[in-house]
Amino acid sequence: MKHLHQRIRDDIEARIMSGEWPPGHRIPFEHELMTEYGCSRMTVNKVLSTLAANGLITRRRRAGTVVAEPSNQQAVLQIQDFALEAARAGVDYQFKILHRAIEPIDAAAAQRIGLPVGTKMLCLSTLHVMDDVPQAFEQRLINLATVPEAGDEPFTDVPPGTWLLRRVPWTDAEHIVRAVNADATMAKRLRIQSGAACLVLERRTWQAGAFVTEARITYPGDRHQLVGRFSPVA
Amino acid sequence: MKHLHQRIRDDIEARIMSGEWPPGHRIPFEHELMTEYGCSRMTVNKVLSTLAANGLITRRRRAGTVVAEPSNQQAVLQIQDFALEAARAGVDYQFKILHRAIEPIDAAAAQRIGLPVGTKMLCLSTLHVMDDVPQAFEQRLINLATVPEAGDEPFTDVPPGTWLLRRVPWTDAEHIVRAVNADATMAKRLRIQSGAACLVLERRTWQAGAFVTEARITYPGDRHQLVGRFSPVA
DNA sequence: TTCGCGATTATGTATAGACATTATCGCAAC
DNA sequence: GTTGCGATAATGTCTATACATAATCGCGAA
Repeated sequence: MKHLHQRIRDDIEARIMSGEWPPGHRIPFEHELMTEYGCSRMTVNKVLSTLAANGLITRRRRAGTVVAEPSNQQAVLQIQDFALEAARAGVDYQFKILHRAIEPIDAAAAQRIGLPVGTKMLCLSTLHVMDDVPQAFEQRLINLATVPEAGDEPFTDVPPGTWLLRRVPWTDAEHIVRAVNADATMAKRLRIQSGAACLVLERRTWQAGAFVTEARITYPGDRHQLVGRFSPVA
Repeated sequence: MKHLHQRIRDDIEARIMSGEWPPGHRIPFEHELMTEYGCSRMTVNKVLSTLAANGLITRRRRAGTVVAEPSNQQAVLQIQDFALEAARAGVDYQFKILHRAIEPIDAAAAQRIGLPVGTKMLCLSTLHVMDDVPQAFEQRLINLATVPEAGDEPFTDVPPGTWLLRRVPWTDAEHIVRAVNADATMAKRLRIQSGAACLVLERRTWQAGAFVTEARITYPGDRHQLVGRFSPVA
């Protein structure tokens, strides 16, 4: 049995992300949650305070607690969960697996991720679509040595990025952001002009030194931008 | 009198920021802080948990609490010091001020930075060159109300970004990264093909709520990428 | 010396209760 | 109807205590 704190938190987050509790929805009062989960108010309070600090909910004395409006400012490197963003923005989200194979990696990939040439990886190509408009094309390698259960996962309901994030907490990550001109194939996939500027985000993650996954996500430059807001202190 | 929670937090943050407690320094145990501030352990615990969640400190059972190594997202965004990069790579670095003026901001800029239309700003356009190859074009606004001494600075030896970083420590920053196709003017400046993909990094910084500067830096997409490596807050 | 294991200790989680703070609601007076 | 104000209800902060968990320390045995 998990800790109660985590269970309550997961519960509430799930309800918000699934859209069951849309932005503006009033969350049960602390004393209600306290009864529902059979715990003290301090425990509920701490969970809600944490969620509020993370910007997922808004709390006001006497008025109660409501699901926060989706902020347009997300941390640069946390956004890749399209399903979540879409649910909160209230648009339709779909993804299509265009290609799936288990293949040995080539020399270039081996170099990038620091593993021997020929190591077997699950290779996936995914297209992310919101309201019938392609939003991103994702090429992903998953290390079956680190995440063997990925081989049996059909990825029909949950996109690979989200699935991995839930399953394997990473300890180190490397990001590369660059701009490229779309070639004919990419232009067709993303339904943009050939040659249009695209933002490419490459992300490699490790767990305790073991390579987990590499994702190369291509966004249409005119449809996407990465936004981040930082405070060095507080 | 402030709340104890805030007071303890401010105290600890101040000691960390001032360098009195450098990274790796062991923070007093909860029971010590509890005595020092005359409060219960729960209060101290909540403060430390919050600071840990923000990545300022690292906590381990039995071992205690230490000031965290600075390893945050800044990596991604700190690469803008060309002079330093050039020195490390052993290449020649130069920059040219192409344009300099004190002008009132237009409506679009006012909207972006949240100041009234017509506020006077120092506007600079700079070209960064390495080994005679243009590496980036920078458009910058500097708020003379916050940094009046910028008006008298010739920026002959030190580029504006570096100068500001040394002079005005920022407390909040906002970043936007996107990809655009170079127009004819930009192509000529950066000596690239018209239409080539460029990476645009926009960065706005504030100091204690007061707007400091906005920089829009355009890199040739094939010559530059932003790289970051980091570990999560745990 | 080195290894293993138990004691110790600092943090992690949770409880029940108390009082503070602040919007909001509803009633009463205008 | 509108205004003012007190009662009410929700979150904010804090205490004192308890037990769980995990990592380190130190001691004794191989």
